[in-house]
Amino acid sequence: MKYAELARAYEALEATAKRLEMRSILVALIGAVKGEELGIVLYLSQGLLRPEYEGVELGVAGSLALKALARATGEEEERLARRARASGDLGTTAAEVLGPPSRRDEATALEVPEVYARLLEIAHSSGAGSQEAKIVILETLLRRASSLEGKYLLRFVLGTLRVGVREMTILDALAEHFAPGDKPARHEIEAAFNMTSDLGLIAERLAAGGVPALARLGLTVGRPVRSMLAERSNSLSDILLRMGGRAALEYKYDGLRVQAHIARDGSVRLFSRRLEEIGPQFPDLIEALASAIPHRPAIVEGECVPVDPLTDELRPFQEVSHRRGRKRDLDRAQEETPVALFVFDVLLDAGEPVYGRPYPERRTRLEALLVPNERIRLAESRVVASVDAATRFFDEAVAGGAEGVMAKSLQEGSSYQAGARGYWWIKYKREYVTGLADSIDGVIVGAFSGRGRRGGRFGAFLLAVYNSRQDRYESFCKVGSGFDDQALEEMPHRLHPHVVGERPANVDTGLNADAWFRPALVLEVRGAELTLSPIHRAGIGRVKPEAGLALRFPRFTGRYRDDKGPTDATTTDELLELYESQSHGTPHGAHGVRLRPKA
DNA sequence: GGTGCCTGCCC
DNA sequence: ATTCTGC
DNA sequence: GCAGAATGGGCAGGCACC
Repeated sequence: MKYAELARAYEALEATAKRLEMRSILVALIGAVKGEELGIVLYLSQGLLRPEYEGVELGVAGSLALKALARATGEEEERLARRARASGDLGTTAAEVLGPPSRRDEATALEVPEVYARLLEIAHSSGAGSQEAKIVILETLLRRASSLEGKYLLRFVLGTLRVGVREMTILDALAEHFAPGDKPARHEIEAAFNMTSDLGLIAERLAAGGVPALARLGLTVGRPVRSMLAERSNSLSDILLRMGGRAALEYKYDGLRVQAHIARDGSVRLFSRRLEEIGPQFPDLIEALASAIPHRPAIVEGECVPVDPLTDELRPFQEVSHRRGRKRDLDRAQEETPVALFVFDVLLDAGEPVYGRPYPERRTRLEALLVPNERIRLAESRVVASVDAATRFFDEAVAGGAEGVMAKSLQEGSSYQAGARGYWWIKYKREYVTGLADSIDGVIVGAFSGRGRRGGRFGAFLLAVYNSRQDRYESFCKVGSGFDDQALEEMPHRLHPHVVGERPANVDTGLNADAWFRPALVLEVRGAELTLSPIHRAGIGRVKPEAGLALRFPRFTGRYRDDKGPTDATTTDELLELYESQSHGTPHGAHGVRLRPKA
């Protein structure tokens, strides 16, 4: 297949928001692809080169792609960057500067397998000079690309194909193509994907032998299963109602999700939520798992959390981040940041697949199979049947250093639904509940150009607190979540009177905004907690040298504080108090004080 | 050898 | 991670 | 309610550059 044909399909997909129409376009595309190319087309359409768990990375994104486009077109890099900021999409900008498709003739037209091979080449190049090599490959592709091809080539590289299609839509289309109208077949295809996490493999099998060829793609030790995910709720009574009046609650630990595969011979592989192999970072867990799980093979899932070696208290998420992805000084990291795995589910028990069993049975089996040790423990759990009991357990969880609780359905259909976010699991955190949550009034000092559907307007804003002692404004977060289309539309008008050409002298931040404002407009934001920051400057040096404070998971509450001037915003001192009132010294999370700045 | 930018992946 | 939008 | 696409803080590694 010509890459141009794939690009035309993307163009058609992008032009509609109707899901059924998208599916039809994909079905037509699947029908037009040669069987042996289908896998490649599906990987590319997912924004991947290989199944996610293989971790094949391009190592090229916005910055290098810009360089490649500049070279391919002879345009100035800075000029292209400005245009891309304005349009919110380097792909669109590329389409404009690449010009009409007449630039290339049929003889050199890009074929999908060739594009794929070139992209793989980019991914595989490493070492000194590799950035140059990657740019050259991309540049060469772009020189041969029509404007439409260039648009999607660049979007692929940027990781935002933005055509309204992801895994679920592709699965729908595969089902519609290979087994039209056959609901069980649709289910079977999705199940095979959830077990293998590899659309290319699914496509290959389907092309070779149709749906029956998927039959033997079951649970395999060493091949990660797509994680089951949870929905959210902001009320325990709502959760109980949905779950039929009774539910199991578990501590929701703030750490890394880990899927552990323990082979018959006791060898262990660990996978992250996005199925990256993370075993090398946690040799302590691997060793502890081999002894904690004597009956093998087995697959269990848990949360990897930093723990205080002396007091056994749970430590902040930031600490376990030091171990994620680490390749150097593994021994030292292991010593400095001990972790424990709080196991909460079992998918394979002594060779027997149990992921299809209801949750209560899996939990019972988990408790029977696990021989806990210092590193491997059971997640705290309790069955509750009233809001009172649920609230008590939630309070215990928070006092014990957890983020909140995870509610799990006890009902008949409560199997482990790989890959699914649904109401079988519901997370509940204190921060979800308005009135109990942290809220901060921040001053807008800068803004950033939006991308994609926020192209042509601001996509995020830089917020600061007021340092009343020095009469300065210190950044503590960007915020882009929580704005609906109308709010986003309004912002330029609200900000217009305060625009300045460069960063005001009384604004302190480590970030370079696309637009700057005199501190004037105040917004209410919420977040989960305050962290020590290398880039934000709120209270810099007051807790730790060189470190400011930042808000984790910031979002706009929808409340403009037009009643406040910039000096009435939350102050640096108040932010520091909030930070101190979090869990330091006392058990993590055991703060009776909530983050409530003055009204 | 140090530093800063970029990228990808955790949450 | 959270939030918003169109189907 | 689902699926997709916006957006956040912050970490480690890799590479370019000095």
